[in-house]
Amino acid sequence: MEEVFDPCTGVRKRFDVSRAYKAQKYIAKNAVLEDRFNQIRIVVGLDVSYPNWRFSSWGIGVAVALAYPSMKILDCIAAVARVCVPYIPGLLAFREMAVLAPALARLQRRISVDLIVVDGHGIAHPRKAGIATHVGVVFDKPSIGVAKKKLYGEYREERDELYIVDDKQRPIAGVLGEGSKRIFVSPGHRVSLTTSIRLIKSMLRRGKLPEPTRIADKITKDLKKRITSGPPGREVHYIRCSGNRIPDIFS
DNA sequence: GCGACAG
DNA sequence: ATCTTGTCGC
Repeated sequence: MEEVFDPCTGVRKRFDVSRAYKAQKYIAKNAVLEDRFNQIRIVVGLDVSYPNWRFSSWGIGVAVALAYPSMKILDCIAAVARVCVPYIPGLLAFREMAVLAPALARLQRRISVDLIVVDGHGIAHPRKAGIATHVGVVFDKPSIGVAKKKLYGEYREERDELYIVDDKQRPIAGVLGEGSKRIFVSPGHRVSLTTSIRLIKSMLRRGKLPEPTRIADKITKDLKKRITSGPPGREVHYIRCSGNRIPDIFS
């Protein structure tokens, strides 16, 4: 039991790790690792940032929709909400879903989402239930995880390509880029590993990250700079934006 | 016990 | 993830 203190409400909550594990077991059991999607026209990038994280407070979750394969920004929703779950390796989803779910749910009411690219791992996870798989199964949408660091598995070279394999030597992620530009691509839900790698490669433009994650990361950090007027309170606040520019807060 | 450990 | 200036390298 991880004790969590909410500095705003003063409430002591507890995060039950063993229950989270059970939830992940369910998530993994329901994950589909085959290509089950129609033509991809719209891809959504998901990311979260934490202003004033020292005081354990709130997070900004961004869901930005891009046209595929042009990668033009179509729409964007950001959610600002209190995040009370601590970061525990392997349980990232339980911390970030608090802001990602509201943002994604709201975006889905405005646009038809074909694929979700999440900042973190998919099945390249100790229980095969990383945040990308978590989001994919909960929303029952094709999803792929793109992470900057390895969480689980071992490196293995196959046919001149680098992969991450699980304890049974099964490939669970593709490794793209060299040195500090290395990224880990793993299937989340309704997409195979081979297709995940192919799709992410097709979304690389500038920098080491694919456009959905790069754009979502930029927006989330731009918003953070503009929100210095204190905590938002109890409920979730939404930030709506569209067009290929940085969103206006509360517009 | 020791090392590893997404964001 | 976040706090941060200048700076080494392609």
